[in-house]
Amino acid sequence: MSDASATVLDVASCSTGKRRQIRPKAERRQQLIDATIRCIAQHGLSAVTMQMVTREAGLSVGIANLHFQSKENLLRETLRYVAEEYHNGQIEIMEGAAITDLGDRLDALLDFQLGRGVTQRQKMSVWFAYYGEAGARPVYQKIVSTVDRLAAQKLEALFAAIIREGDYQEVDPRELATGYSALIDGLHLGLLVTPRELTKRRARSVARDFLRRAFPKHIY
Amino acid sequence: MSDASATVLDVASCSTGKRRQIRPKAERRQQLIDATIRCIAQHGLSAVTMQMVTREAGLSVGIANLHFQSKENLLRETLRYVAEEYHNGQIEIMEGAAITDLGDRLDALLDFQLGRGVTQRQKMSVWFAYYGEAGARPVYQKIVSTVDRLAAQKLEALFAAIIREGDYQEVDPRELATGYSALIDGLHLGLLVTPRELTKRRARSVARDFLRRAFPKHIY
DNA sequence: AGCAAGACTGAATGATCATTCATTCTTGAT
DNA sequence: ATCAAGAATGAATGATCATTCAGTCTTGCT
Repeated sequence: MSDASATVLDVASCSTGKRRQIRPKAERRQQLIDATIRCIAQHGLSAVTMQMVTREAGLSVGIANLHFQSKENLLRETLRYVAEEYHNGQIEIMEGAAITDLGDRLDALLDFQLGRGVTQRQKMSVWFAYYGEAGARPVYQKIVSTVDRLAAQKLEALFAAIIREGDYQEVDPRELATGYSALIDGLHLGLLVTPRELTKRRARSVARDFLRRAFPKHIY
Repeated sequence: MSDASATVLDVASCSTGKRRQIRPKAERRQQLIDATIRCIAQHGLSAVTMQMVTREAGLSVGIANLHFQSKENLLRETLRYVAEEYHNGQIEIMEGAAITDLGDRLDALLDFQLGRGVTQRQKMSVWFAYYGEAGARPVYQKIVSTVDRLAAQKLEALFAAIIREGDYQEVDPRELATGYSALIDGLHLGLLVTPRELTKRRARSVARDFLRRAFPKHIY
């Protein structure tokens, strides 16, 4: 840690030649949130400091409190950002008019959930770092569950439509949606904690198996 | 925080009347690990302090370093304890000679995984607190994956035996075991983060559905 | 060009924390 | 009863951290 702090400001100042930059509020906020994500992924939520985040962003220590008032608030907004990014992505796929075939829609959803964007270690680390604290912090629980609820409803609706279309017997859309969501969460966890034993390819295959057993006429 | 520290030593000293207790090493270690679990569950891993843990255990600050050398080490041993407790429980069920029917064995496993002992908020909180840090801490990854591997193998073997017995076609035991484990992890997560939307009863039902779809002759 | 608004900086502050260790206390052997 | 071994204590230490704020710099307006 200490040896790295000697060559600090190079990233941000090299290109601009050390000149102080003034940027719009929204841009600075996003810059700090991005830096926070990288710091959490690399060092873990419990090791993140304000000095670390602002250095990562190439800014001074004071700026974080200027834009976020407190560390607490920066962390909260970072969680909100990651949670919304993930859930907006899902909802876009489930609501989007571009895909009409229900099987294709399911495929697209799975691709998104276990594809490049989401399963980047960075995002997963942040995701589970907050889950880990959620048991003790109602604020985090609320952010996640608020954002989660809509996605869960959309998924249930999609499953219900598929069940109707395929005339599948004895399949409860709500129950199945809960199971599928839990499966995806569990696979993300496996990818994060035991990457040696679970590859991305295998995770996709496992999730696809789950869907195929439920909706054999729609998958494959 | 500051107002609580005024009335501190009452819990430990009331019963014994303030007398200093000398106890065997193993007992003190366990006492501290138990206190650590409670502290993580209540305050979150990132908020746990040595003062907090030793106060919760009704002991002085110095004692933690006497028995564990460092906070780092105490946290590591706490994770090891929780991980081993969970996985030993699973393995006992999968290896135990008490149950001969494979369907019953599967039932017992599910009961253990989503039953009282494991899904206590305390244990789940600790579990995911460490998962959250695992992305940044290879030590935690190693502890979990070492302990996990054996349980995964046993589960795969159990599934393989069931597939043989039921003559199920087109079911890969390894793939299914990965899926089932991920599903259970995901359900634990749901129970922790969104307890309002996922009850223990529903979690069991979802897991049972998964198994029934794969092994219809063995479940129900 | 000159100026006001406010974005940005980073040394300074005070609080909190892990760790240490001189001291006190308990136990069991003699 | 006495004592040595070592378990337990908690005030003290030094390090680290979030937050502050007096001062600097940039920008856009006049």
